[in-house]
Amino acid sequence: MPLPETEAPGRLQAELMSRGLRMTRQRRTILGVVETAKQHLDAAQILRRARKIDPNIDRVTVYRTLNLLKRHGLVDELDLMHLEGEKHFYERRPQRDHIHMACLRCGRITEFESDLFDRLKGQIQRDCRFHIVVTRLEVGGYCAQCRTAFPARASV
Amino acid sequence: MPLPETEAPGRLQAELMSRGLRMTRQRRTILGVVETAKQHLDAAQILRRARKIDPNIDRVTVYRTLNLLKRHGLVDELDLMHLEGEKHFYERRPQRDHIHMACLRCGRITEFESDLFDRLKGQIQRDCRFHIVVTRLEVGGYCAQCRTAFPARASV
DNA sequence: CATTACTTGCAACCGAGTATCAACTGGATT
DNA sequence: AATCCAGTTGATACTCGGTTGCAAGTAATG
Repeated sequence: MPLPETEAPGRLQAELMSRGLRMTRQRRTILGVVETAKQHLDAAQILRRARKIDPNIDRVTVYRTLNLLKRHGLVDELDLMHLEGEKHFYERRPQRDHIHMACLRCGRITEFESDLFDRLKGQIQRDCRFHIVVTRLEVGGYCAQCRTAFPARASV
Repeated sequence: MPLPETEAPGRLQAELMSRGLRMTRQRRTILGVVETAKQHLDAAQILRRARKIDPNIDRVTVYRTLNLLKRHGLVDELDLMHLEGEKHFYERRPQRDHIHMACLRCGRITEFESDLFDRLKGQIQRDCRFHIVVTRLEVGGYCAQCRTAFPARASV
């Protein structure tokens, strides 16, 4: 199996261990799943993938591990505009925050980095004297493909 | 009872009726609650307030009416960083989008309008050819008061 | 005021996430 | 390598926000 092109596997594991956290078989499995995911996964999907590796893993353990990662700022939790129910999605926190755009028609999620976004965060910290820990910018609307395919829809 | 200073009451009602929607006693009550709210309310709070006016209103009707308002773009749904569970909060959609900042210590919600935010949305529409319908920018961190009161906390 | 499509209230349901607690185990200590 | 124990796990039951199905009720139209 080819390694993910973005980063060496085991970074999340290394990060947690460097913080003195116990590395169990289950955690290693779940971290591996999160680390190698190519799309945004919800807790149920993470559980399913983890069980392919370790069939006895419980969903409670998945939730607990995700909370652990959240508390340590190693994953970001996304709503993706609640396009399909109330579930949450997870992704490894990137170096640079990005925006998630969710198409209300086709459901496609697009990511976008922007200098303006970085500057906006700077402005918030400065003008509001607010120390930012985490941000979540989600946009709902119609993507380029759906706008051309269904032009009427784009103006709704 | 003094009228809310921000806007004439009944605007939501008028908006819905102009779209040909049936105006029931229950809807009028719920719209009134949403319209005159000074803070962000969740569905349960809206139900409680609506029941003070019409004690037989059912929570299902509240959820249905909120969905109606959402579909018509008349209210925005907020997570407020899930500081206290998974509930959603609602506010009348303002003319100009704003940012919600949630303090992870004291729970205070602060709103912030920004020219940079408006420009960022313009950039998204232009560069991504994405037609924006709704945006949600939420920021978690530590507010000015908590930073001065608990300086150690601000660097966590 | 008769009609009818839309809306409501009730009850049952659903699914994501959490609490509890006995059994288990990573990893530090010897 | 055997011991120890605080931290972790899995099973179960639970909470809670929100939805569905359906019979009864009602707003708006003529």
